[in-house]
Order: sequence, then structure tokens, then C-alpha cells
Amino acid sequence: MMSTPRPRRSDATREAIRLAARERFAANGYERATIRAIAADADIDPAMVMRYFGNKEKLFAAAAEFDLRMPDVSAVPTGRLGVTLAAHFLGRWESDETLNALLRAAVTHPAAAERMREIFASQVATFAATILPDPTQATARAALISTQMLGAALCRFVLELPPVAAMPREELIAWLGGTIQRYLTAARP
Amino acid sequence: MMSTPRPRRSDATREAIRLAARERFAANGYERATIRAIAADADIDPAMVMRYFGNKEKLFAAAAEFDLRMPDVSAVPTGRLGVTLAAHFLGRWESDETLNALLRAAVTHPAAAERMREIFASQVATFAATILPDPTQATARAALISTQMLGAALCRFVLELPPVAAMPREELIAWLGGTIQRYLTAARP
DNA sequence: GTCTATAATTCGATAGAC
DNA sequence: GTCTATCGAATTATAGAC
Repeated sequence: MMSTPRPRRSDATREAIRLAARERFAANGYERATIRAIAADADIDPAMVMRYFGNKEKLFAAAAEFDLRMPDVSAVPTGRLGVTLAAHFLGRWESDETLNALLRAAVTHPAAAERMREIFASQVATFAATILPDPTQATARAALISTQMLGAALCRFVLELPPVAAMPREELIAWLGGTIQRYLTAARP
Repeated sequence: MMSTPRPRRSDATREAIRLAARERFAANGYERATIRAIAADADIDPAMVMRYFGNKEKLFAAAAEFDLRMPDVSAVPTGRLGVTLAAHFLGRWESDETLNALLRAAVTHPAAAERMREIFASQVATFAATILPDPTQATARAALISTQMLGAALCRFVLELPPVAAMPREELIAWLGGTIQRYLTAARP
């Protein structure tokens, strides 16, 4: 039986690198986030980054681990599922820059795009299957919801399209919530 | 009075470079689209690219000129505006890879993001103002429509999220059309 | 564990011959 | 107009001293 390993001192260094990498990937995308800049942010020698993570690919994989933490909606009235989910997604985006890092990297880096697809399949689609009766419909409806939430995040946080970035949070959630509600409950068009 | 200049032979070369650049920017984003690769695609010496366009920034600007060609909807019934616009956007995306180039580049390159904002302001928002009575509402509603269409294109063409990429074109247009229709005509939530 | 030095590429951009 | 040669900078990654 294995006991929990005592935290080594190096774990703090490793975590500092990981956090700095996440910030850089979120701000600059994959290519422009250089190991040198990440090391400088973490106040660590660039060679240490290579020692801890092997190469840039593996560093990104470690920095882009992400859990959407889909909420428990068992107590949410059916009619309020849309706004509940819209608020949850927006909250996750604002509280964890990993999603920004993933999106910025996924657009030019195939491995990051694959990670996005994994997150969709294992977290969004799985969640949708628990609240939608028809499992075949669940995947398509989860995908439609993803198009709207990713598009909103893209316009608000990445492109910073003025009307989207300036829209009050509650108003945006109300609009997006209505769309998600429709994707969840409307009949197939 | 100026007469139309006779096409010089060099114009063909210039256009070949521009088209190759558009393809590379669309496929790889700004950073990974190298001048060397673009020149190789166009079967032209890399030095010629610099001679014709000065630098990479200006080459991108030339390759990313784009017209959404918003349709004339004066004869479209109000209830079908949503699907009409959804079909138009999707068609433009499929017929002109400039939009893909813009999106891929905009996520990591500030100048490309600025171009996206310009296109929204000068083409999408302007169009919305012609079909929506309240001008203050028009900008916000145009922005919401953009979040949905950009998100759909992102998932279908860039991330290639399987359920979105595999969804039949007509079914996708029907779903998106309903959302756009709602953003155009629904009361503020 | 930490850091210096540097290898090996690759890129944008320039100079200049023809 | 076209192309060769190359500069100078930046990058990932490695080797090895301490």
C-alpha cells in the first residue's frame, strides 16, 4: 500500500512554473508563450522548466489540465437550467484562466484543440446526458450549447468585441441563458 | 482624370502571393504562417514577398481584406430573417477562407483582432441597423448574433468538435437560425 | 538541484549582384 | 524584376560544471 508522498520542496517550484505557464499561454497563445518568458515570470531559470517538464508540449499539457466542475442541477427548476448553465460557464471562465489558455492555444495548436474536444466529450456531453432523456439528442444539444458559450467567451474575452465586452454580466447571462434553454428543451427544428 | 491603369505583369505575382498567404494564415494562424512557406506555396522567391508587401504585417493586412457581402433582405419575410442570415454566414465561411484566416490570426495577433472588430462594426452592426428599428438595441443584438455565428464557425471549422463538424448543414442552419431570429426579435430578457 | 554555455534551427529582413 | 547570400535575433533543447 502506498502512503501519500511527503510534498517535496521541488513541488513548489513545479507548481510555480505551471501557474506561470498557464498565464502566459492564456495571454499569448501557444507559439508566443516562450519558455524563457514563463521562466522569467516564475523567477526561475529556463533550464529548470525543461528539467521539470521535459519539453514545451508536456508543459502545456500540465498547464492546461482543467475541470469545468459542472454544477449539481438536481434542485434547479427545469425552466431555469439555461441561465444556471450560462452563469456557471461564465463564472468558470472568469475564475480560471485555463479556459482562456486552452482556447487561445487550440486555435493554432492541434494538441490543444484535441484537449478541447476531450473536455467537451468527457465533461459537457456527459453532463448533458444526465439531464436530457434522449441520449442521441444529448450530444448534439451539448454541442450547440458549446458553440454559443465558446462564441460568447471568444467575443468577450479574446476578441474583446466592444458591445460584448461591455455588456453587463447579468444581461449577457440572461440572453445566453435563453439560447441554452432553447437548445436543451426546444423541439428539433 | 485618371484612366484605369493597365494591369502590369507584376500584378499577377502579387495576387499569387496574396492568395498563398491567405491560405497559410487560414491554416496555421499568424505566427506559424512563415513568409518562406507562403513563398514556396506561390512558387516565388521569399525575397519577392518582402519586395511586394514590405513586411509580414502588411502582407497579412492585404491577405485579410474581407467583405461579408451582407445580403439584401428586403424581400425576406421577417420570420425567416434568422435562417437567412445563418445560411449566409455559413456560406461565406465555406466559400472564402479569409474568415478562417482572420479568426485563427485574431486569437494571437492583436492587429488581426482589431480587423475583426472593424468588420463587426462596419459590416455586421451596420447591417443590423438597417433592419432593426431601435438603433441602440441594434448594436447589442448584432453582437449577440456574432457570438453565436463565430462560436459555431469556431467549433465546426477550427476546433472541429465532432458533433458540430458532423451535423448536416441544413440542421445546423435551422438551429442557428432560430437563435439569430430570437436575438433579432425577442424582447430584452 | 541550479545555472552557464551553447548547440541547432528557424525566422524576418536586408544588401547587392545580375 | 529576380535571386543568392547572409545578417541578427529569437527559439527549443542539451551538455555539463558546480
